[in-house]
Amino acid sequence: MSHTLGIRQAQKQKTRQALLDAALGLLEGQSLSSLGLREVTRAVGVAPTAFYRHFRSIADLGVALVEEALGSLHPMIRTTVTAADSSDERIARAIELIAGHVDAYPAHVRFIARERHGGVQSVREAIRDQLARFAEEVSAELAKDRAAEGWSEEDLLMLAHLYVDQMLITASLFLEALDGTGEDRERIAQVATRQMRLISIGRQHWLD
Amino acid sequence: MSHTLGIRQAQKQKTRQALLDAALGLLEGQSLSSLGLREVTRAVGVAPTAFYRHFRSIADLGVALVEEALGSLHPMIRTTVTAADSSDERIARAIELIAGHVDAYPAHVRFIARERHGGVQSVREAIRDQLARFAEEVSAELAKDRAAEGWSEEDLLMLAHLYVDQMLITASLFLEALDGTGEDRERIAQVATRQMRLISIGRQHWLD
DNA sequence: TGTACATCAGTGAACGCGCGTTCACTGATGTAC
DNA sequence: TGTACATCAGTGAACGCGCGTTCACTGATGTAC
Repeated sequence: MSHTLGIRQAQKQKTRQALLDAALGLLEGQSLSSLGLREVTRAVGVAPTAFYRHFRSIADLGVALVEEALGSLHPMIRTTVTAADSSDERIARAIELIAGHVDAYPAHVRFIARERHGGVQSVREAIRDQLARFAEEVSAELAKDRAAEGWSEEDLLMLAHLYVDQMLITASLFLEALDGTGEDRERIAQVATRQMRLISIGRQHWLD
Repeated sequence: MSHTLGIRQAQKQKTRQALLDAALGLLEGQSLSSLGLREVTRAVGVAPTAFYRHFRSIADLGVALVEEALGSLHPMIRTTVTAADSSDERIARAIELIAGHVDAYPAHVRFIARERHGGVQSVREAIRDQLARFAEEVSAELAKDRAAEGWSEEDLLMLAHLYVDQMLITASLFLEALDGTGEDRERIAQVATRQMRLISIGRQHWLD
């Protein structure tokens, strides 16, 4: 038989998730360091004191949100990199993947872009650690490709970071398009595609 | 004779600058959307109400800080790009320029990195506009180089944005090194140099 | 199955505090004659 | 140069408000027998 959570545990999880969801929603319009505990509980419809049953502070909730948000970015980044090796069609598909992810999880993407350099140290560190892990995975993925023959591990990691950063930049540009500020999707996709292509060309001639 | 400000105007400018300086200092440890007006005036030693003689709101002060901070970044970016065309030595010099700028103006760099995707819309827009202007200037600079022969204006602008973004990423990594979090300077410089080199190689083979 | 006790997620009142903003003011600086 | 009035950067008291945190509590759920 499957392990079922008790009623109490299940309800607790539900409230915890409601707090995370409410916070993520509120963070569309402000940054974590100005988000109030009472604001979050008010949005959920519980007493302010209930917050402490789940998190020690807003910073603590922020770290939990990093896990959630980067959990959703994880498959996107992996798929994108696998898709983005060289040919123009594959690059175009990778860019489309990013655009699709931004459409599906705009709040998560915004949260990561905003708090990556935001005012809460523990959250910055959580994001940096997760992105470093991503870069390592991407670099392992790149190593499988025959195009990686002759590349040092160090250079693969350097390239992986370049890809990860480029994806985040592109994602946050798509986000601005979604908001109505910034350029339109077409234009962003076009520029991002060419930048990826240039990086791809650099990659192909790295060992010349 | 030179135009001298009246005593009253001069004193007003001094207070205004003190407010900007105090705010920039306080923003080392938090983000703009959580910075308080009273916090800033307290740090300067004036009454809270004096703030309104200079700015309508904290967001307004933030926009003024963007002008100041990017005024200082301006020469750095221009010099870096001019220096970063192709040879390894020139790239290394460009990276050193960035590191030096971060040492000289850490608070300005942090402010731009933090608020570029921060919680205050008018400030985000001010930064985006300024960076777009930079990218245009950089692209004009690139166009002068003989390596730009055959390049469309669009592709030059695409490359310029790639450079500008790459510089900001590198600058914010150097900042983390300065803080003691993140990697050390040597390591950051090494990776950034190779990424620049890869981009440079992509640039050289763009028209193949 | 039923009972008696333990656990603990969520409550609601209370606290002291700092916030942004208003307002009428003061007194040094500027200006007109 | 001196006088009379205007300007306006900075003051200080007052306001209502929402904040984070504490505390003793309630009552549904869990557990032992």
